[in-house]
Amino acid sequence: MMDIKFIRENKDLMKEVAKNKNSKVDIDHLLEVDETRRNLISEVENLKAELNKRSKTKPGPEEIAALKELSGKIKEMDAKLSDVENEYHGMMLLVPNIYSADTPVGSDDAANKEISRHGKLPKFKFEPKDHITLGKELDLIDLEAGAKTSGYRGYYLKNEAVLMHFALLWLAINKMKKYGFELMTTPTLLREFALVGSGHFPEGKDEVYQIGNPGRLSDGSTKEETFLAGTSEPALLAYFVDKTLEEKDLPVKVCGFSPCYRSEIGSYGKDAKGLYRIHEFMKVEQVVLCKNNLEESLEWLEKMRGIAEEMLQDLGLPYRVVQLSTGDMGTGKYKMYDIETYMPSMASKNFYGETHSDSNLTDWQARRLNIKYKNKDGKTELVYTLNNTVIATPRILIAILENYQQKDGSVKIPKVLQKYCGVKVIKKK
RNA sequence: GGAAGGGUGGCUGAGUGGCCGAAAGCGCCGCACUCGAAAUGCGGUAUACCGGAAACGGUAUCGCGAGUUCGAAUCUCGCCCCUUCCGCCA
Repeated sequence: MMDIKFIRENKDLMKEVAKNKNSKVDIDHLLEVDETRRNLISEVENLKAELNKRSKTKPGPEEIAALKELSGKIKEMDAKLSDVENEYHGMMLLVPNIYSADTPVGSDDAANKEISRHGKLPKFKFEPKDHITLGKELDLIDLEAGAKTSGYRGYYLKNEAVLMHFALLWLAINKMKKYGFELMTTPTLLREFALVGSGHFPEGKDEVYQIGNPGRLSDGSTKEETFLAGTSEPALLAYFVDKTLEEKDLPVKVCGFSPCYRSEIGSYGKDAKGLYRIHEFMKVEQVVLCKNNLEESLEWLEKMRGIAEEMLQDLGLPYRVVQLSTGDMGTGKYKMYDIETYMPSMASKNFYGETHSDSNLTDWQARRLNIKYKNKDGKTELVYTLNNTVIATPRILIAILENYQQKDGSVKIPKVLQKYCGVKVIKKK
């Protein structure tokens, strides 16, 4: 969420930001609603002040009649104000964050800017296979059985794929511990506020599975609905909701480990085959809360990117770093990188597939979640929040299988994973 | 799943319709006393929003939301959460 004062004072900028971020929000209209809202607040509060004053002590019968009328008027105006507030808050949730000066402006991923490439691409002296074929031949992935049991985009991992799946998570968790992050497993079932707070709602609501019974139960009661998290980021942030931290405790560095669920509604037919786009996976995620300081937050964006890059370097996987454009980066983001890992089968995507996503949200999430800290002068400020993937699996297995395949149809296991797996090469059974 | 009890400021805890944004104690901050400290005494100690240059004024907040009432921490309803007992269970 943006500061309404900032929006008022930077109307033209915000209109440009909204346009470049493909936002539907109408800044002019928002400011009109804001003005109506403030006028109504003044009026209602004046009436309430009068009512409070006259109700301090027991009024007589004729005074009660007068106050009844006043009270009725307040109720009427409160209802009107409540409508206006709802519209206002609904719009405020949609107002995008401003973006950094070096963010490429554009309406889609074609405008994204490649920052760098790393690692040597494998040179195959044979016709390389894709991960689906390798997975089948080496009895590592069963997509048919997955679809049969779970539906479209279901999968089973088997044998060494399972070992690598968990080895990757272990590697990631140990690395984050080494970097001083506090480790957490996070809830996967989330209340709505956590997803509104992270910015996944309201815009991304279709992407999230809803659980529970939001309708009426047989006994007439209702039950609060919950949602299946698509990442541990919302839960990691919600851990700090309504907290006021001390400046000395910043930065807060937390690392979440959780299953992730994504409905992928709206992407039918996209990346339809294999493990690239699936409904459930595992992820280790890094989140940092730092001071209300742009330079510092940008440094953290780079540091977190460095950790993710180190994961890929450890794994010996070639990758590239892309800076996302205004139209592709998401409403709340100030600056964002994707790391894309080389996957020979991803010819349609220039052979690179997104495996990590590194974002600086400045205070946009903190304002939604009311996460603050007391600075040295005793003043409370909103924290800045950042997040990045450490590892998401099994998607990364695509890169491993495809990059590490051998002429004889076997697949080598990356050296760093071998000690976790207890196996060096995956051969045909 | 059944039964009962509860949720009040940083903490403990009083308050069952107006004098309550809320007693008292603890903690914290300032001052006094002291060579200094402890003890003691005095004073201060929530957040958000609206208005204001500011001083300050107003409104809201006693788990959350709705309702009754001229007036709600207090009464009613829904939701959330916690505790205890029973049942079931990885």
